[in-house]
Amino acid sequence: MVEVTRTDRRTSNSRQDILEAAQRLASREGAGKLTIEAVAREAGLSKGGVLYNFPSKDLLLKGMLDWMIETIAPLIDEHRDALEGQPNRTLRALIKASDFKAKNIDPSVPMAILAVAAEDPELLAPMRAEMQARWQQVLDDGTDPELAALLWAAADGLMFHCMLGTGVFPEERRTHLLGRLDELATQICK
Amino acid sequence: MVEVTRTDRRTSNSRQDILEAAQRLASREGAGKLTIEAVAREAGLSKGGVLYNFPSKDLLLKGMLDWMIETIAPLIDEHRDALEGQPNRTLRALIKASDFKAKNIDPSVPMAILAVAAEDPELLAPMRAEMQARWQQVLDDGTDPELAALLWAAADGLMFHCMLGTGVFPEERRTHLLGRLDELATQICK
DNA sequence: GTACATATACCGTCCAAACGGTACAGTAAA
DNA sequence: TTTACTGTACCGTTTGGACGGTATATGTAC
Repeated sequence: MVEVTRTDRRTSNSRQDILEAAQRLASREGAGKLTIEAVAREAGLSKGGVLYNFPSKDLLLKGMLDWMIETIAPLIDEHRDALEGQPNRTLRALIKASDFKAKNIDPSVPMAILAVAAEDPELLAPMRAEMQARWQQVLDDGTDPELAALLWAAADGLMFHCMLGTGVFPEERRTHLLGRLDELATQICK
Repeated sequence: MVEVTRTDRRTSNSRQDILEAAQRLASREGAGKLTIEAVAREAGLSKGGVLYNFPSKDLLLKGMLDWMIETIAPLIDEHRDALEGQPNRTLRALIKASDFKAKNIDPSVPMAILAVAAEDPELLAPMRAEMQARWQQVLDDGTDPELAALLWAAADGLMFHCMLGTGVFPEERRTHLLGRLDELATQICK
């Protein structure tokens, strides 16, 4: 009797659909155009339907950010596990994980960051926490903290430029650039 | 005769005031809170006054972006000129110019990027053009294009994290990190 | 200098549309 | 019947923007 409802929620995955629709919309039209009605239209249901799953816009945005974290974190861990024993495994995992195309992840996923930042910058707190924890892992790998921070920043810079379409390199070559970044990360020594 | 008393109004450039108020607001409250009324309040005039100077919100945002470019471009050129004859002068100038604190430039200036992206990503076109032109200069300096792109991305990654407050390094050390980045840029060889 | 005309820079008010959110009736399945 | 959800109708507020008015500066003619 206790655990029944779980399966019901799984049968219809409206929550996922809504979150994905929101990402797509933010990525295509801009974070400012992300209204509840527009999300509903994009997800193929009514405004009431969206508000049933996410009782307020803030909760929808929080949901977007949480989902982004939950999507990316295991991806990072996976790469990190595969690099066990090798130097700078966490940093290298962060770099590898930011190549979304390689893992068939919607490239608009990290747009949640900009959408959330536009609505209320304080909602980014969970992401800050996640990044700090990850940074501790990077440090624990024993490396030059400054170089590591710079390489991480490079990966994120590429990601932001990819999101905004302001990159100076053609999009197709981002994977290759990340490969180069990975080489650098491998070579860092304390 | 006395022609100066009210001349303050004429002399004081409201356009600048409005643009600066908009940057401050976007930086403090988030890009989504950037409404014409709020900008007017922050700039100390009425909504009508803002709309007189910028006939539509899109034009205001375009104004913010243009002003950002006009503020930063000469700064880059200045650094670039100072590095004449040295390797990778353009890339190094880009890195140095992204340290706003050093030049007493309001750190909220690049928030225009996020504000514009939130309203309509296509408005970023002028920035894309500016960056492509700058990239050509970097290439003309004769360097490893991929490494150069990565170092530039690192500088921008630090900037974005600074804007969003999601950086993993304390803000005070950004200057130092940029110095380290400058060292790397100096060492790149073809 | 006075009178009048025009331009500039801005204010205050108003409005239709869009917004986030509520209320509730309905449905389909378990 | 309960649970999980959809869809419509609606409300109060906010939004971008239009518009007419106003104080001041400037130009021109007397």
